[in-house]
Amino acid sequence: MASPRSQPLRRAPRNNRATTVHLRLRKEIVSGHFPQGSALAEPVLAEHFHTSRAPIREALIALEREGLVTFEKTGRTRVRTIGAKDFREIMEARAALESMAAGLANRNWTEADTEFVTKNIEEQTKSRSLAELSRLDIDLHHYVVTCSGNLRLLQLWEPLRWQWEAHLVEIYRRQKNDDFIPEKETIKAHKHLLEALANGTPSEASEAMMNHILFNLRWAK
Amino acid sequence: MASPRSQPLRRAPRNNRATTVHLRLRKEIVSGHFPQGSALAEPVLAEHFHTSRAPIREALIALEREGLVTFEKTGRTRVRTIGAKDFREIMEARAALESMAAGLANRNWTEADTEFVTKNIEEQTKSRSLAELSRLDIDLHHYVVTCSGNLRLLQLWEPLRWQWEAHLVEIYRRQKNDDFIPEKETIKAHKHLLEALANGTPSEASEAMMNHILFNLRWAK
DNA sequence: TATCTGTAAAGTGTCGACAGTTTTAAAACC
DNA sequence: GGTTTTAAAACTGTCGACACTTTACAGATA
Repeated sequence: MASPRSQPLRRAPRNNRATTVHLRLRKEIVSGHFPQGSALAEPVLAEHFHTSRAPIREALIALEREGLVTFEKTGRTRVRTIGAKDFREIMEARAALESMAAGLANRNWTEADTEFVTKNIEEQTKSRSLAELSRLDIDLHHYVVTCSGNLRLLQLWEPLRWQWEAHLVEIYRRQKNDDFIPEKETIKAHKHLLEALANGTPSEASEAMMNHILFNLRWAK
Repeated sequence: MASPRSQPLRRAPRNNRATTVHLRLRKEIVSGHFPQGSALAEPVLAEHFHTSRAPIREALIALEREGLVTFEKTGRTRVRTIGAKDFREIMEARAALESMAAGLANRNWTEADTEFVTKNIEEQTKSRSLAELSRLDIDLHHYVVTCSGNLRLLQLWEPLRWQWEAHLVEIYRRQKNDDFIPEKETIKAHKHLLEALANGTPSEASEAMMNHILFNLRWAK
């Protein structure tokens, strides 16, 4: 994924063990290595990551604020369970942030951006599994948020992204996708979005994004 | 402020020293006790709060994720400086979240909600300082986000609230408000918003909120 | 006076320890 | 067999310690 916007101007993160553990633990959670609801005991994790409890604690606090784990009143940590209600909340929050981002992205949209998104959508049409399509989908949405140029939008969006991914991995677990066919509607929505972005019509881009994301809730209770 | 929605269903926070320090330190930052850019050394804070460094570190990590402090690459912590560009970002992100929240708030809007907001706006007309008006303003917006019923919207919004407050306190510092008169436009916008919320027209409420917040950027570069 | 330099002070990252609490599991009891 | 009691194991919250790094400052130099 050679994205023309791969590195926006963000502060260099601290380079310590806690950060390493944070990133690794997050990856393990969103990839389903730790099932939802499972306990995360500090001494166990400390051994797992060959370190002491201090960096583990720091990582857990960061993950809690990302919405991936929860602390019980007793201080015990568990992988957060993301249910149907949570999914609705995530999608609504995403719709809010991303529709704003799409509107702002027009400020500094370039040819290279159009090219990147076009290529991404092309790959979507060729995708052969839900996991592959999802990865492309997330990349695309991440890209648009980045293009907004608003770092806070991106920082607020990221936790939603991880929660969304953690939820997806649960879906994969249940669903057999032997005969997977990419949803036409999703791809159509992405094309419509790209059109609005490329043509420089902010309100249209914003609305396209809003409808596209909220469409996921069409059958929700 | 006896709000009918004062306590939504949120998890009980951990009851430990780190949480206490987090809340107290946050209050001291947004009230201007620690000026923007000032250094926050762990041993100094530990003495200030009569505790060891461990709870201080936890609190600082939480504050960093709230956007109130920043870590330098060396690990040193400073109170974050919020400039004009940051203010724009905050307002854009607020507009995104709060306009969505206003649209959702119609789902479960009650008479009591109308009453609360009406009273709040009334007090705004009588406010005699920028600080007082701001407090009412923040209360009102917080209330609407709460009414959305979407806990994630609230959790994403809160960091923006603290950054917004931290920025306001800098404004107070510079501005003499001897002859303060509440801005008519703000109050008019709030009344318009209330109308849309009370009448149950989500898209109108959403739009009113969006315009109201982005109006603050009218003279921004 | 202004700039460089080396040393002392202060700060961060990580660790192990310990008290107090919660959970687990075994033992006792009905 | 099923429930209560009790003891052991595990976990969290907090602390102080230490190595290493960065900063501050006094003194030397020009």
